[in-house]
Amino acid sequence: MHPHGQNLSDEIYTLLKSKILRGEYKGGEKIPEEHLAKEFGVSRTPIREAVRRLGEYGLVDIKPRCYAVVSSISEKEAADIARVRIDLECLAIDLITPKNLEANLKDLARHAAECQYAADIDDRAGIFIQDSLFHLSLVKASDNITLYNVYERLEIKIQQLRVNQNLYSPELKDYIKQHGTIMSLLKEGKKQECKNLMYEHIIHETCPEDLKL
Amino acid sequence: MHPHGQNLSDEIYTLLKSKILRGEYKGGEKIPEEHLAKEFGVSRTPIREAVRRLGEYGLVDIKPRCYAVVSSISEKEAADIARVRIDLECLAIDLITPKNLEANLKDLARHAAECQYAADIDDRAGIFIQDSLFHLSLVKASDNITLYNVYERLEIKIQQLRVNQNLYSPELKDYIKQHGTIMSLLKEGKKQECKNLMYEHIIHETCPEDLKL
DNA sequence: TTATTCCTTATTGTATACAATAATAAAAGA
DNA sequence: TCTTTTATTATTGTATACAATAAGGAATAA
Repeated sequence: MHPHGQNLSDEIYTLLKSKILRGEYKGGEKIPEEHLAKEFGVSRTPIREAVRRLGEYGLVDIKPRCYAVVSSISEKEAADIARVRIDLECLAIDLITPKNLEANLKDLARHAAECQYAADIDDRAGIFIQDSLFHLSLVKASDNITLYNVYERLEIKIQQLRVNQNLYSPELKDYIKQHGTIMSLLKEGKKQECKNLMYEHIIHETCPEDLKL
Repeated sequence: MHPHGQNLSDEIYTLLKSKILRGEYKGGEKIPEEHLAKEFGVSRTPIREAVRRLGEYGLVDIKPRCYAVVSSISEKEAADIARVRIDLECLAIDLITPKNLEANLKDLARHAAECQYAADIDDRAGIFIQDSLFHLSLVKASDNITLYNVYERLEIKIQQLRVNQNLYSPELKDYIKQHGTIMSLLKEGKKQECKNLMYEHIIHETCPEDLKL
């Protein structure tokens, strides 16, 4: 294994997380430490640390002294996640000052553009990645580190949701276009309008069709 | 060491957390694994797991390959925490249904009463503990597991804030009385009024006097 | 066949040893 | 004296060994 991080635990964590978020390990699947250790060619120690960290993020469920399984997301939990997500992003919109918007506009615009590009070439994984980065940048622009930390954790579950429930629809491309409108409304300081749009935007991005909030 | 949990890691985690939240280990203090291992009479392994978990909760800062220190909270971060807290609790108020309120009212009333009692006998630690439990119960009544998880994490930082900044004032006793009003407003379904009161309540509970949000 | 007990295996939990790195102190050079 | 280099120590990172527990299956009794 070629080390390109600071330590093995961090590497394994990143690797394992991406494997779960790509659906390579599926919900409910057992992931014994020994097995992963052999697969990644390291000892159980860094594996164990990575798995436990993923446990903190809710990506794996750890049954003490038994085993760890990749977590699943129920419909109810999916709706719960979407509801909290809306609230946090709306708080971010409220907190964004013109100055902080200015400082983050370049990032926002770049991710919006790259998300659009991914949609144009029908790169589904790319859409989700760039969309995530757009929304993370928006929250970052709030300049509230606690809000960012909280949102960052939630974002991981949102990614898992997207993979698990295969949240891709043809209409998604239309909703991606809303990123531009969101930026415009932010620039014009029309916060209430922006929040209303965000509500609609997130519902369509995050929720299974028939889900009611 | 008398084991009374499932495993040592969890025990050490709980113990270390409470020591930090009681101010026994102060912000900025180095906590070498070996040192803690001797203090608790166990090997480095469970210590290490506990410390890394506390790192995920933001109670310790881990400098890779160097050392871990108990984290400190800046004034800016304190304000950030309070702002997010207000938002999350107001979301909880919005989500509480009459049915779920009913199911959690006994807990709410009990913690409110015990908080009041702690104030009467001037038990400062008790006030904070029961107050925390009151607010956690309120969030739990929202029946949104994601909201609860997110809030639970934040709550740990709130406790740290209270210890670090010694957030105790004579007026606190007055604000504790608001718990009763909050419950009444919830029962009457006066959500907007309840949220307004919660805003004021949290500001006075969580913020250093001169802090502006 | 169905339940129950026992044994085997799989898996985690903890301690320990050693390597790698960073912090600290001491020594050398200017 | 002050800076730079070198050596020493403190601390983390990783591998490994073994104990403790849980899971699964085979043997036994009904």
